[in-house]
Amino acid sequence: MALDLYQLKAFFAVAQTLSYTEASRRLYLTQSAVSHAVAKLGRGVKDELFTRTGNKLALTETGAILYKTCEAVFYELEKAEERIGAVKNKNAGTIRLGATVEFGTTLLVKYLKDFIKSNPGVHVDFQFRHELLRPLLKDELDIIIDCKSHKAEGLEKTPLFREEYAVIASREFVREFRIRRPLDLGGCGILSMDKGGQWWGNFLNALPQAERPELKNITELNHIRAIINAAMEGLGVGFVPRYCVLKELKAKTLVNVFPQLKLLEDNFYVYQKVKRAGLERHRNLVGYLKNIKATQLERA
Amino acid sequence: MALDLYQLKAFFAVAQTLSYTEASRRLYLTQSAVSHAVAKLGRGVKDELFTRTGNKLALTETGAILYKTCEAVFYELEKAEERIGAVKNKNAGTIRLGATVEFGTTLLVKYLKDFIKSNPGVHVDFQFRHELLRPLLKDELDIIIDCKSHKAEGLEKTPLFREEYAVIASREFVREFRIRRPLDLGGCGILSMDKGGQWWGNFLNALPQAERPELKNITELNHIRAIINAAMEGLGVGFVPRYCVLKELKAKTLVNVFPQLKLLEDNFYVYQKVKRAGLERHRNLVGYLKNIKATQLERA
DNA sequence: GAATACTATGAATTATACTAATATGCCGCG
DNA sequence: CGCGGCATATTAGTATAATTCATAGTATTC
Repeated sequence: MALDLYQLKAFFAVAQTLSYTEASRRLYLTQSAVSHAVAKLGRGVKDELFTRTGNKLALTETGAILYKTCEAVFYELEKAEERIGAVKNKNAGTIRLGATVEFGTTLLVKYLKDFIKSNPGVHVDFQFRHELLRPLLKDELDIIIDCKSHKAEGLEKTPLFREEYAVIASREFVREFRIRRPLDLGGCGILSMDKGGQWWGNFLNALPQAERPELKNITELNHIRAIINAAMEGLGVGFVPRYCVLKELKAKTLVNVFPQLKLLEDNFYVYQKVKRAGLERHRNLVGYLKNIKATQLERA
Repeated sequence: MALDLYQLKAFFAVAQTLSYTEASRRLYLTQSAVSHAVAKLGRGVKDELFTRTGNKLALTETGAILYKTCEAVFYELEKAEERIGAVKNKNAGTIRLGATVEFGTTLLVKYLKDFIKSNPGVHVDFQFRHELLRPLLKDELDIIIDCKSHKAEGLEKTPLFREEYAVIASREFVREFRIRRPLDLGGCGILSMDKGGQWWGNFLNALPQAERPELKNITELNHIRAIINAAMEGLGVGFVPRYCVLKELKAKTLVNVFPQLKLLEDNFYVYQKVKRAGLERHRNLVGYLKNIKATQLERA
């Protein structure tokens, strides 16, 4: 039978992407090469590896066995490369780190400076997107930082810190509209990610029924940064994660409208595949991330 | 870095045998090919894999890391091949089974007939030698059956059954020399594996001090079968594992000289490497062997 | 039904694994 | 010391396999 590593690599990429073309891109090969390799592997085990219904690929039973084997084998090889690299203090591997756009672009890159400095062998690539779970499951990302609570087979979930939300506006705006209590929001401009009210719902639910304002004049902006900038321009009040506006609050270009109010708190989590959690660079990074405290974030 | 399977195979064989020439034999390649492969692997990881003091090879730190990786990777690949073979009910792998010469040639081959029949995909190769542990550790054997109690790192030890010893001789011999009690052995021919008395020591130690004969006329034969045949020819009394002479005792060509005596009992054990114990064919075979009972052996 | 996207196949090309022949180095032996 | 025997490294040539290019086949979409 004599399983071949090149063929398994090709097969694995196809199995992950369920596409020969996509797999070939990932492997920096031609589609033809991938097709040849998988075909040869199939001849080797004397069985089909994929079934196709229409043009959708799916693994056969034999294919599923090989998939699990690939996971294990490539994991072992990666661990070896990592350890060998560590011995020589370089080339200890790459981490493709995913995070939400806002958190990633503002705080994460700054906060990780120390980690990157103290792990010179480890290379970190960043991908800031809104969809993180699927790329992780498809092995396009190694580790993701997300504030959504996912549950998926074979996923390791490590809680990080709580994110607090804040109602923000420019000082002038607060003065002009005399905003003192939540109920005052009924009469002024509201900046929101959505028109429906889901976004501010999190804020409203934290209030007693009697104190909930009816939000009328809602402006939709599909990006947190846009909301912040709009708020600074005096276009309305926004409801955003506090870590996004730490600088602005400090510089007084924005104010925390209800500083005394205990608002919604969401948790940030780190996710990675259990089957790859043993990699040293993964353990190191997650360990480092776990030490992030809200206070440290504010200093950043 | 890109670890290559061909290179790892070559490296692994060299690491196991600590010899390029021996490794090349095992891989059915030329010594040159193995040298090339290992050299290339070394270039790949940018480090030496072996140190040589005089002409003795030893693993470097990096080599040791790769060795462990090889164990894991090839184990995974073997499991995959086994499972894929099992799906199609054939080619489920090979077991190189080692056992002591006497036990192997007489009982084991017969007893395993059923196992081989009911596991048509599994191919069993036999190696009957006196030295079993070292070949197992060097991966020249997969499973061994031995009556010695070994202790080695990473070895799984499964007790099988107890072997009983018996003092045997031809009926005519017993009559001629009037052998009734152990003390009577002082005056007749003794067949032994060694001249020193180690062999019969096991028998003597089972007796009270006063009943121990002084063995004088010892004939050395370096093979159990030779002792049995000599005993049948009336050349003396032998001291052999009972399972070796079950047929002869039944056919009355030999008699159990002291049937009432409780003699030394040794245990038979199955050994295999822990790191390979997860193979299905291994589990199946060991499970089968564990069901061997002394009574079944006698029927055989 | 034409256009598009994806996959399979065959021949040509390129890369590389393997061998044969040979050189080098290490050990033991007189 | 010098020699033969043994094990490993090196070099150059060959054989094998991997990759590509060009192309044909097969769904899917509009």
